[in-house]
Amino acid sequence: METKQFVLLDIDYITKNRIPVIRLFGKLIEENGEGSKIIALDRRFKPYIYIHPNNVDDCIKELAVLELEVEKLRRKDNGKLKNFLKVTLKHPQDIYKLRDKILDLKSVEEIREHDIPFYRRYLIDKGLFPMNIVEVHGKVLNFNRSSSDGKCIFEVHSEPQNLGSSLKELNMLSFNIEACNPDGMPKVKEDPIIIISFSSNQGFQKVYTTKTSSSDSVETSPNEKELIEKYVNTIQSEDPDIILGYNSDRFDFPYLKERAEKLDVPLKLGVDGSSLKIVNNGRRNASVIKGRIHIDLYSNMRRNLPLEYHTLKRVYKELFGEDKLEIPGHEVYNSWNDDGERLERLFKYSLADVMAVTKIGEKMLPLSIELTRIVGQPLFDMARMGSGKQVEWYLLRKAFEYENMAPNKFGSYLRDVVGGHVKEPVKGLHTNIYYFDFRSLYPSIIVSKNISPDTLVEERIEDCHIAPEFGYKFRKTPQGFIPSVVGKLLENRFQKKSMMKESEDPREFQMLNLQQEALKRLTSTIYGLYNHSTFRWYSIECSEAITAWGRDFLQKTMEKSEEYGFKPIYADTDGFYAILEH
DNA sequence: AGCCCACGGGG
DNA sequence: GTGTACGTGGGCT
Repeated sequence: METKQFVLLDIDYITKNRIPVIRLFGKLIEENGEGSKIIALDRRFKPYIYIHPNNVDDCIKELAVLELEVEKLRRKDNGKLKNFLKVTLKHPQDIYKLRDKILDLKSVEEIREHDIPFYRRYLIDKGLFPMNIVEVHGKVLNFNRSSSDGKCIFEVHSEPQNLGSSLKELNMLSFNIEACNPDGMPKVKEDPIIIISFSSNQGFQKVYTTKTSSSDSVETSPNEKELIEKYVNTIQSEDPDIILGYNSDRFDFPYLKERAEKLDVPLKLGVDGSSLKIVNNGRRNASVIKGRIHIDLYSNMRRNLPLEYHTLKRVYKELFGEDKLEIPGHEVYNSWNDDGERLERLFKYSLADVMAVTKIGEKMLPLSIELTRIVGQPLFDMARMGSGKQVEWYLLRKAFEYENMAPNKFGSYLRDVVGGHVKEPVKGLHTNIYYFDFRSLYPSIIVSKNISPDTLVEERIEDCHIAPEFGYKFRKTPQGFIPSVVGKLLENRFQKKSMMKESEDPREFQMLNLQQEALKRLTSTIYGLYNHSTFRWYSIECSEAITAWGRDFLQKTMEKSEEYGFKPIYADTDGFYAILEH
């Protein structure tokens, strides 16, 4: 048995001899092979679903006919302990074949947790967190240390362990392609790729093109085919952990892929030697490179920078306060056909773009990485999820930890909730205005009023919180699932903040600040989700109760503020504005 | 007012 | 891939 420690970058599964094999993609951190990649294979994890039977024994008999492995267990479901059957399958795909068959059985009430992708289930059940250090024991199948892309293929023989955060810097490589057309956006069927530029956080910078240049950082390939081969070689030799682009899910990678196909260049970019894959990720495309984390910063910017628009230029200006060298799209074609000063400027522009991407990545990714370490889903996925989904995956992990059965997904119709309290603004130009923000108080309301789908009761019981206006009743004890998670998040954040006050090491301070920021995001997202029908713990009652208590507090706080000399001039759901009278 | 659809961003 | 999902603003009815 050998032991390997690595930063867990990504995870997926493949099928070998009809058996699912989990693949953990990592970057080794121990002395031998430090920095090189590892693919750890785990063949021992099996897919499963839960069945909620109306009669356990009948159900076991009925399932025996299907020759499935069945285990009895008890889980909390909506506040009550119930009997469940855990059915283990041979392959994740069996779910499709069996879901309906199982549902048809007379003894089966419903199927639970049947839509959790296999690799996510693995991360949750094994307590593993991507972007953390993971330790595995087992056997090296193949380790080519001498080759430049030396990577280790490893067979996992015992439970992998999560060892916590790594301070190791990851190798991030940004790229950017240029193509042009006299009449607007380049057309992939007609217009070749003319420039590909790279920039990494390790100081690597390069512009590859099919023309010649006087600049040192520009390298010429004789034709587009060899330019693309250069691209592939660069990715393999730089061996990045993270690949960054700007709108690369929608532009650079699809374009590159189609051009490469046309010219018959295999885009072998993956750590396992696999080609670039473009997959459907929800509504949009996502470009997948196995073993590396491709992040399209454009989506990150749209989500995290509240700007009127999100061009690279605008985002760069916002984050760094300076203008990036810019060539308007319609001038690219003429610049490319210039051969002199303007062509050199085009190379500079391409490099400026890709360097901007690296800088934005260095600034914005640490928070996403911190969220990944808390939520425990792959960074690739996290970068493509909204904050609501991130919270949901966090809750699914917590549900597993607390032995709570996760609710099934709800239908997808939306209902309107009564809005917040609005006080018409006092007309006039006000100065010396104070804003009282309540958003951060909603999580406290969830905890203090124990607002959760599993604490909501029909009849009035002795020990309950009653929501203003609606009269919804929530048990005071035991603590509900959502309040317990929110409570721990708040507590955890409070801890980080007090540690920040003690901290004297600026690096540690920075880490703590990121962690508390990530925790804040998760907590402040939760209350709004009660109102989303796509949320597994969706509850109109919880949603209305929170805002009702919020209005109540808002009203009372406004009254209270007047005792201190404030005069509220405008209020909405989340807070109010007041002027301080002297 | 409410519904449907297209857009964002990349060159 | 144990799929399936974003927010918004404009035009139209």
